[in-house]
Amino acid sequence: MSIRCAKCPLRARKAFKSLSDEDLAFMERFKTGELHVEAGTPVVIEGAKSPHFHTVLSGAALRTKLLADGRRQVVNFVFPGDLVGLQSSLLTEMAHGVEAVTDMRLCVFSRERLWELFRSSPARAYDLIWLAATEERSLGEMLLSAGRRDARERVAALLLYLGRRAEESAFSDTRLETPFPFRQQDLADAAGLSLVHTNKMLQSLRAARLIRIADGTMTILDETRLKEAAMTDEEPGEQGRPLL
Amino acid sequence: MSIRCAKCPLRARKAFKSLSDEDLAFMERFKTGELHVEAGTPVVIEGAKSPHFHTVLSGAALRTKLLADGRRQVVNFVFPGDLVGLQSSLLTEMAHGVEAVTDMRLCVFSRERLWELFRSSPARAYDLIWLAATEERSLGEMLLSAGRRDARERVAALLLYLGRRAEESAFSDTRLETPFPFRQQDLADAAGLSLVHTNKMLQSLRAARLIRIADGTMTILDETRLKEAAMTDEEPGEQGRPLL
DNA sequence: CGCCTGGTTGACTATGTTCAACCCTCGTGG
DNA sequence: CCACGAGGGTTGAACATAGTCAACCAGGCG
Repeated sequence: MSIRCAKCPLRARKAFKSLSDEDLAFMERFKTGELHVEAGTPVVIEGAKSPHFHTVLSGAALRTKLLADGRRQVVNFVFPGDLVGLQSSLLTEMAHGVEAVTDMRLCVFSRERLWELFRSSPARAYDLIWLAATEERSLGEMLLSAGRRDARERVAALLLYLGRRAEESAFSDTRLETPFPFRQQDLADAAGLSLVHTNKMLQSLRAARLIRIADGTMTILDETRLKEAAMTDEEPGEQGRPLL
Repeated sequence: MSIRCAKCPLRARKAFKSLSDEDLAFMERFKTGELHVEAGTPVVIEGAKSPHFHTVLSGAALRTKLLADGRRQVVNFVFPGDLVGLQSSLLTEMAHGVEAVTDMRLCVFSRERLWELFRSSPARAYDLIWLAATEERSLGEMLLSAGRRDARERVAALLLYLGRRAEESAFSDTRLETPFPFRQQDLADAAGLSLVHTNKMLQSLRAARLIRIADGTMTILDETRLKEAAMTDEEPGEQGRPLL
C-alpha cells in the first residue's frame, strides 16, 4: 500500500467527468492522499476505528461481515465512486470489512475534516447522504434476495445487479458485458448460498443461455429472460440526482 | 391520518431529552406538521415519490419490500427517532414501503427545505448522515442473519436486535422487557423464514427458557445464552456519537 | 353465534448443504 | 523442462434444514 496524491473526487459516481475546476480545487483541500491496495488484501477491517475514509477511484471490492465461527457474508460490492470507511468516521467503528478484489486506487480523506466539510460545503455534504441513501437502497436489494428469493433467482438477481452497478460506476462500458473479477465463492457469500449450489445455479443459467462467464468477463446474453429468472420488474431508470 | 403540529426533533434517537430550546426553535422552521397513522396502515408506499419525509415521534413500523409475486421481506424495523421517507427526497422514489405496526406520530418535513437545511444547519445535516449510516449498519446486520445464520440463530439475533433498538429509541425502558407489537409473520418476513418454521424456532427458544413472548410483551430471560444462540459477540457499546 | 386473525402442531416434501471426488491452469522450484 | 502444489471451478450422492400443507385452537368483534 502506497500513498500518493491525485485528483480525488468525493462523489465520483456519475460525476467523474462533470467535476468543475472549482470542484477539484475544493477537493484538493480535503483529500490527504491517494491510496493503492493490491487485489486480495483488506482495505479496512471490520470493527476497526480509522481516522480516514475513502472514495474509490478505480477497482472493485467487497464489503464483508463475519460471524464468530468464520461464516462470511458479502454485504455489498464496491465500485468506483463508492465511499469506503465513512462508518468509522460517523459511528465509532466499522460494521463491516472491505476486501479489494482487484488492485484499487482510493482517495483518502481525514475524519477530522469531515465536520469542516459539512460547514463549508453543504453541496458536498448533500452528496454524502445521497451516497449513503444509495448504499442503503442496495443493501435493501441484497436483503430482499437473501430473504425471499430462491437460489436461482438470487444468483440471477445478483448478476443483474453487478452488471448495473458496473455500468453506472463506469467500471464497465455496458452492463451486458463487464469485467468480472469475482470468485464463485464471493457470489455465494453475497447470495447466502453454499459454493456448490451457487455453481449449480450458474450452470443452470448458463445452460439456459442467459449468461456467460469466462476469462474474467461476464456477458448477459438475454437480459429480459434473466430478469424474469430473477423475479425483477424494476427498471434502472434515472435513479440518482446529486443536487447541484 | 390527520396532521397537526408539535415539537418535532429531527434526530430524536438518543436526543429526545437533550434538545435545546435553540434546537426546538430551529426545527419549528422546518417541520410542516405532525402526522398520525393507525396501526396496520401504510405510512409510505414502495416506489412512491413523496414531497415529504418524516421523523418518528412515537410508535413502531416495518420497512418492507415486495417481490412481483407477493413475497414480502421486512428490511428493517422502525422505532422512535428513525427517519422515514428520506429516500424519496434524495433518490427519485422509495426503495421500500413502511407499514405502521402500532399507532404512530410522525413529524413531517418537506423535501424542498432539505437543501435549505443543508445550507443553514450543517449540524442537522451531520445528524442526517449519522442516521443514514446507522440505518446502513442495521441493514448489514439483517443481511448477515438472512445470509449466514440458520433459522434458530436468526430469530435469536432478531429478538436481541429488537430489544436493543427498543431500548435505544426509548420505545422501551429496557431491552430485556419490551412492548412487542409484532406478529410472528413479521418476524418470519424479517428473518427470511416461513411463518411455521419461525413459530417452531420461537417455541425452541421458549422451551430453552431464553425468552418469553406474551400479552404484547417480549421478555429476554437469559441474555447471555440468547446471544450464544444467536452467534453474536458484539457488545452494544457506545455506538452513536452525533456531533454537537 | 360465527367469523376472522393470529398462533400452534404434525406429517410430508423439497430445496439447498455437505462431503468427496476430480479437473484445469498457473506459478514456482528442483 | 518437468513436477508439484495451490486456487478455483465442476460434479454426483447422501443428508439435513426449512418449506408446504393441513388441521386445530383461542380470543375478539360484529
